Amino acid sequence: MSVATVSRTLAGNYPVSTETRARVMAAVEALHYVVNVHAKALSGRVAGPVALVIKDITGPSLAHVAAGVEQEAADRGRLSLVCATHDDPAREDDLVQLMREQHAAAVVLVGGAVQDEAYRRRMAEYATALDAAGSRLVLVGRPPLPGDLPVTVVEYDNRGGAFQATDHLLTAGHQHVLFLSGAPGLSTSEQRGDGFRHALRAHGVAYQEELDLPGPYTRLSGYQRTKQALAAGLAFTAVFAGTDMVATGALAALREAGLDVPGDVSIVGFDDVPFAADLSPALTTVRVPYEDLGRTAVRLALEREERIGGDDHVVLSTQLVIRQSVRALP
Amino acid sequence: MSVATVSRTLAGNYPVSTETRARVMAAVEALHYVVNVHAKALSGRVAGPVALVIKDITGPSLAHVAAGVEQEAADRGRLSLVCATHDDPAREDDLVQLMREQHAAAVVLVGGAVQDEAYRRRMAEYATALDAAGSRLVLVGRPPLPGDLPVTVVEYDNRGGAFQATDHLLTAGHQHVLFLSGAPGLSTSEQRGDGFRHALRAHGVAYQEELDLPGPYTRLSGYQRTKQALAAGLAFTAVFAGTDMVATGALAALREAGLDVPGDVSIVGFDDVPFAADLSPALTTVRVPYEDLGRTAVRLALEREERIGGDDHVVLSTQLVIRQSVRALP
DNA sequence: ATGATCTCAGTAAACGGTTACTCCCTCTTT
DNA sequence: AAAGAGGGAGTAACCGTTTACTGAGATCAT
Repeated sequence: MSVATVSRTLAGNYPVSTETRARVMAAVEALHYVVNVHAKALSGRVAGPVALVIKDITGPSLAHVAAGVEQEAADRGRLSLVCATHDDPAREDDLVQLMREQHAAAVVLVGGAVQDEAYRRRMAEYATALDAAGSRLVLVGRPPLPGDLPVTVVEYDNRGGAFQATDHLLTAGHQHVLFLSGAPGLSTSEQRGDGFRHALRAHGVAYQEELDLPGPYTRLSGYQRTKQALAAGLAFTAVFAGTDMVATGALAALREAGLDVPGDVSIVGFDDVPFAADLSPALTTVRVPYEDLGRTAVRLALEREERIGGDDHVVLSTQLVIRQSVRALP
Repeated sequence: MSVATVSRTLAGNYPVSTETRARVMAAVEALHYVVNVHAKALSGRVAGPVALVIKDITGPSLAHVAAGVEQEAADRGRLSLVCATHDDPAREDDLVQLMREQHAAAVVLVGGAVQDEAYRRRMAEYATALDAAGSRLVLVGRPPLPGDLPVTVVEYDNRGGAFQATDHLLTAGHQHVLFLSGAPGLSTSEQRGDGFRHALRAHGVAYQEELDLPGPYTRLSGYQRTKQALAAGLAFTAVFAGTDMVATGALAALREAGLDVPGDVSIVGFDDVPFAADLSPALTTVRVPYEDLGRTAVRLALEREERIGGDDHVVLSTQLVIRQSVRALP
């Protein structure tokens, strides 16, 4: 019994007599044999894994992207590698290099990013380096790159979501909306800010710069910025928080100040994290299809690899989820 | 310039002249060369990845285990594979097989499990199969297996946590505690139930079976079971929820029934998920060191592989976090 | 000057599979 | 009965690295 026979028996792509097959199977069973992926990858082709590169896996929304990626990858017979960068570009560089070595089918980068020149240069490099290695760079939740690069981009409608959220507040009669925006330069910040200002214009409400407080998308920052706004005596009857985490912090600050939500102040978030409905009041927010984002990213990359085509740029829509944190002004 | 020279230059473990090194580096640069892990793994040794096998990545607590695993693995130069089973044993079988093929250094199985005979048989098989492939099975959040198997177990103190939680309620004067326990047979359920009953005994309070409502650890189930308890007219002044998700559901049901928490009913959860502090009232709960669980799992498995030793069984402690959801009875 | 030593590059044998190619044996077909 | 067909097994090349071994030239000691 030669190795070739064993290989063919296990692959099942070549005629093998029933008796031989049985003997092979018995041996496999007895020896607890499993093929060596590395050896297999060296000769016959092996489906490369999908890599997910993310700032931090524990974020309630990012975890859903991860789940989407994992599911779609698993459905297509791929393994998922997940790596956290903790926002360290050097680590990101290392990971991209690693993924080339690993022959990953797709490298999915998730999360907003500051769109400066350095960033664009890095991404361009990643895209071409990965492409040369037969891998595909996928950007999720970030705008496309300028120029003609081998990249797949899966975005969601930040601008539209922010517009809807703001419109909802303005329609309820709120004229002074505290906008807890994101870090300046961050793509999601900018886009949500755009949507916010667009809605103001559409309603003929002036944009008040002093009501636009930028900061990181964290609970703590939401809390601090709201406290600060209150302390500064800013006049507002509603808050549009850049994310649900920020909204959560704002909620805590408002409550501490003895203000009722939505009685005294209305609030809208962004993301629709799982516990948004469990806050009190249940948070009105913009749903982002996080899981879909992950699935789509993998689907597009793999379809392209399998030459079925596959788009290079998709924008998923967001949707306002109305709960109890907004009340109309009399 | 032979391949050997290139290999040695890149490895840096053999004398290479400065001039040759420069030529090699230039070529590497120009061709965007990266080593092929598969080929490397076939000859020289390569550090195997760590595999995380989990029911579902999106759970707020499980995501932290994943983060812990990823971090510890990354710190030790390993890649992390994450796979969801969605509670399908067949999928789990496949994954263990896959991980043997992948030469994973460790396979970490996370989450409580129903400890029946079939389960024990499966785990015993996984343990020996992985061990034979040079891989280590690590069970996280589950009790050890009977017999002498090659397994590493990282548990946390469910019993002690449940004891503390219950003790806290009883000390506050609550005599009738609705216990929203977990699915019967599930290891975490059983252990938390043990701790609960132990605390009752310690306080000389009778265990009332009708106040022990088992069910899945989901928000929906917590909501339904609480509603049902209320509808049945059960007398209780406090709720001990098996998990924070269950507590969240219970909170919603109590609020709907017009009951104030903690004014009318006190409540304690289990897990200390990130948003527990943001519920109103902020949830008193038992903190489980999820991230540590993940880190420890990887650490033990890899230390053992590197022959530094490494324990085979560790129990991490839990801790009651007192917030605002419990009030003492007058 | 000559052998010993050292430095550094090349050769070739693994590593564990897959697969094109070869070849033998049996079963048909005429 | 001889030739052809086809099933089923073995042989060997190849995938991309690493590394023990070989050996050529330079340097050094005697």
